[in-house]
Order: sequence, then structure tokens, then C-alpha cells
Amino acid sequence: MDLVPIGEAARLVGMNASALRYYEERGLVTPVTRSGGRRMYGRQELRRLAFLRTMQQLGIPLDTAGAVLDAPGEAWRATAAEQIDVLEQLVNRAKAAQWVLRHAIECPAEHPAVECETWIGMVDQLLEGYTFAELAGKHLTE
Amino acid sequence: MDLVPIGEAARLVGMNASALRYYEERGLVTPVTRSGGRRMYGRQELRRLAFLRTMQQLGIPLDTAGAVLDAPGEAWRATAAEQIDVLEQLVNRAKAAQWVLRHAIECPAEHPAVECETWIGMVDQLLEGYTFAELAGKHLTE
DNA sequence: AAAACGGTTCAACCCGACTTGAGGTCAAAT
DNA sequence: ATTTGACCTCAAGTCGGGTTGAACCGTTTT
Repeated sequence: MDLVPIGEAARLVGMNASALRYYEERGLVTPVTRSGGRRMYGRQELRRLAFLRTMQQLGIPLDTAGAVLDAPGEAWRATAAEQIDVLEQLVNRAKAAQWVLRHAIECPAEHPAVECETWIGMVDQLLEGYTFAELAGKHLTE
Repeated sequence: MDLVPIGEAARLVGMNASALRYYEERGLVTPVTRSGGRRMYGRQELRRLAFLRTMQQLGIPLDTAGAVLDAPGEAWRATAAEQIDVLEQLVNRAKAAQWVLRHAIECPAEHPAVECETWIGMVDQLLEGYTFAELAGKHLTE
């Protein structure tokens, strides 16, 4: 079965052993067995860890990610679908932020944030579409 | 100039007023002026807030995002370039996570995480490339 | 004139996600 | 035989990013 102890498991998934104990405490990943009190992890557990870590790094709360893995019956499908949307928005925002930054580093201006019209327009667009649609309206219409 | 007080500014950028005070305390965004003790924000400040908020939501620490806006001289260009890379990785991971989830919700298996070979293969790939390259080697080679 | 509204300060608290430290166990290497 | 290394538990601490609450201050509506 090729079971690995906590230190090795942690190394394999790129986390600290303390984090694995913490995940266990949270009920997210339980070692498949214990040999002489020591936690032993199998493939299945490493996969869970890797999945959870990936989602966590993307800003998905651990409990939400855990629900995709463990929600009873068909419930997990709904959670998974929601997370696809969350990730979609993440990707869009990240790309928008990249456009802004890419422009900035190519910009001849001393500092785009204050001098460059293109930067300014891009940042204003970053805002539009999320909560900021009113900017052009009520206030601040130069 | 169209200055707005803190509550309106917060509403426009989709944050709480308390967060704007906190950003000020951190030295990230200072109201352009105060009128009778009250913070007043202009366009420039709203843009800073929106940029910072966007970066923060993507997992970029506030200080790092602030450095893009304020690093002296040309230093900000290097920080910006780094953040483009960070965001690139973010996008790749998010897409990988989406693939896994998309497959999962289409999968006929009771629960992909335990039953579906495709899911398993995808999660294993999530790991490869980040710290997990050794999985196929040393341990756990079934 | 008094209540409501939106602002102010400051200190304290909260939350998620861990990490750290003290004190102990056990097996293998020196 | 003892030291080293990896593990154990449990309580407490840390860090980023805020929020909350108390006590207060000016307008402006009722």
C-alpha cells in the first residue's frame, strides 16, 4: 500500500507536518491508519491534501473545499459547480490585473498610477462591473 | 473635484468604511483632504482603493500591492513584473482546479474523489509540477 | 429640542489558517 | 548506553486583514 508518515507526506504535498495535523483536527484529512501512534498517509489522503491545498491557495475556504470532497449524496455537485464560478471570476480578475500591470511596466510615464491616462482608464475598468458601476454616474464624473 | 466622504467612497469601491480607515492606518490610501475632521476621497484615492482591493482579493498581500503603487523611482516596475508572474500561476492553477471540478460534476460515479479514475488522474496532475513531482518516484508507485 | 445620521478616535476583539513550544515516546544509529 | 531524529499531544501564540464597541461630535430633519 505504500504508506508514508506525516513528515514524508508533508514534503510530498509541499506543506508542513503541523498543517496536516491541523487539517486532521478540522476533520479534512484523516490518516488512513496509525502505526504505533504515528499517522500514516496513503495515496488517497495525499490526493485530498493536494486538492485542499490547491483550493486553499486560490482563496477557497477549507470548509468549502472539504464540502466538495465530502458533502453527502449529490450535494457536493452543487458545491463544485459554485466553485467553478468562483474560479471563473478569479481568472477574469487576475487577467484584468495582469493587463493593468503589463501596461504599467511598458509605460514611459514616471509612474503610471498618477501620470498615465491608459493606466487610469484601465483601473477605472477594473472597477466597473464589480460594485463600481456607479462611478461614472452619481459622483466623480469629471 | 467631486470629493466623497468615507461612507460613499466605501460604497463605491465595495468595501466597508472601517476597511478604508484601516488602509489609511496601514499607509495605503490617505484621504485627499479632511473637511471638518471628515475624510474626503477623490478619484485618485478611489482608484488606489480599487486596485488594492482587486489585488488583495487575488491573494496579493496589501503591502506588495502598495509597493506597485508607491515604490520609489523605478522600483515599482520590478514589483509589478513579479506580480504578473504570480497572477500567471494563479490563473494556471485556477484553470487546473476548474478542469478537475468540471469533470467531477459530469462524472457518473457516485463520488469522483473515491471512485473515478479520471478525477484521480487529474488530481494527481494538480500535484505534479508543484512540489509533488516525486510522487511517481520514491513512494506510492502502486 | 431632540432624535437621527454620518462621521470621529481608540482599544479590543475576531477569524482563518496555521506555527510554536513544552514535555514526552520510541526505534535506530553511534 | 545514550544520543539523534521523527513522531506524539496540548495549549498558546502569530499573522493578515479587518470588524466591533464605546464615547463623542456636528448637521439636519422631525
